[in-house]
This record gives sequence, C-alpha cells and structure tokens, in this order.
Amino acid sequence: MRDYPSRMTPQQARAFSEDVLNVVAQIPCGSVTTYGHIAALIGWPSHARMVGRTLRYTPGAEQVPCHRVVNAVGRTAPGWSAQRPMLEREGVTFKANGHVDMARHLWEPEELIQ
DNA sequence: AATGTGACTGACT
DNA sequence: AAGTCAGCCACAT
Repeated sequence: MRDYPSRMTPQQARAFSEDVLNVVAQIPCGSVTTYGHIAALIGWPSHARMVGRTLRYTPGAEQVPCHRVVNAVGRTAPGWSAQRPMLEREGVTFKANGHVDMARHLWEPEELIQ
C-alpha cells in the first residue's frame, strides 16, 4: 500500500557505509550502541537493517569494533558466537537472559555530531 | 516484475 | 521476560 519513491543512489550507499564505519570506530571500549542509533545519527532513520547489512557484508567492518553494536534490546548478532566473549573481555556485562545490560553500557553518540 | 530474506524496531500480548 | 506482528528497505532469486 506504499511505494518507496526515494531509494539510495550508489553514491549515497557508499557514503552510508562509510558513515556507519566512522561512527562504529568511535564506540568506546566497554560500551555498546545499537543499529537504530547509528542509522539515526548518520541521517538515515529507519535504516537500522541497512546498518546491520553494512557491518555484516562490508569489507572494512573487521577493522572497526563492530562487536560493540547490538540490537535495541541488547541482543548480540545472530550467528556470531564470538561477539559476547569479546564484549565481556572489555568489561561489558550481560543479564541472565543473555542480553547486554544496556542500562549500564549503552553509548549514545550525542556530542559526536560536529 | 514479484517474492523472499535479513547483524532491525516499536507496539502489543 | 519472551513471542508475535506489522512496518521497514536494500538485495538476491
């Protein structure tokens, strides 16, 4: 019932993944942030899924602390069992249900915009 | 062109 | 707390 008139141009897509990596690079050790926060921060709200896609498939994501990105409820990436130990090594604590204790470790990139 | 698939979210149960 | 669901949007088939 709705069509999507404005899709990302190739150059926008390029800028998008570049911006995603730039933000992720600034997540401090011991903290995490979410796909949605990143998307909103770089000017593409509603593109949380694309942030996930970028971190999963974009070459270069390995050179950035992408293990510090979890979903809105603190769940780690499906199929990436190493993520939790990596976070715990940095001091990130998990709740009994296996979710990151967001109240304690969520990093909200507020003053990042400059 | 149409349909299926996610490293997602928010609302609701 | 844990599921379900509709909405989401780029991509693969």
